Amino acid sequence: MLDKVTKERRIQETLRKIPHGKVATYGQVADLAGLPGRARLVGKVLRESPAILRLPWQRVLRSGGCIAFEKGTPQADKQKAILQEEGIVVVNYKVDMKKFGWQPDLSELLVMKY
DNA sequence: GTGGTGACGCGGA
DNA sequence: ATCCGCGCCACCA
Repeated sequence: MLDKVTKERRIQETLRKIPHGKVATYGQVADLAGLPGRARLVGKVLRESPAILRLPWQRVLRSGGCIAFEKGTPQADKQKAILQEEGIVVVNYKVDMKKFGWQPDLSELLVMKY
């Protein structure tokens, strides 16, 4: 079984690969990190990782493309603002995953050989 | 050990 | 749309 630190590392590594101008979902990150069904863990890691790591937390959305934070909260508005600065269209705290959803290609995934 | 709580996800009513 | 239950699992009371 993977230890806590390894799971955390895999998730952080996956997060780093989300390209500018694209977004991913918690579940997608978990899957790519080799941790299917562990979307909640992604949120936990994102919440606890030190800012110094510069993880693209703003590019992670719930399935369906909506911002995880409650509408109107400073965190949700901040995330919306950053995403828009990155060229992503955010309508009512939601993003069109068909247009902005990250779809990693084989080469990107192969580099992640754990 | 039991139960509640999450930056979650999905299906059903 | 909204509410609920369940799966998931680390943490804490």
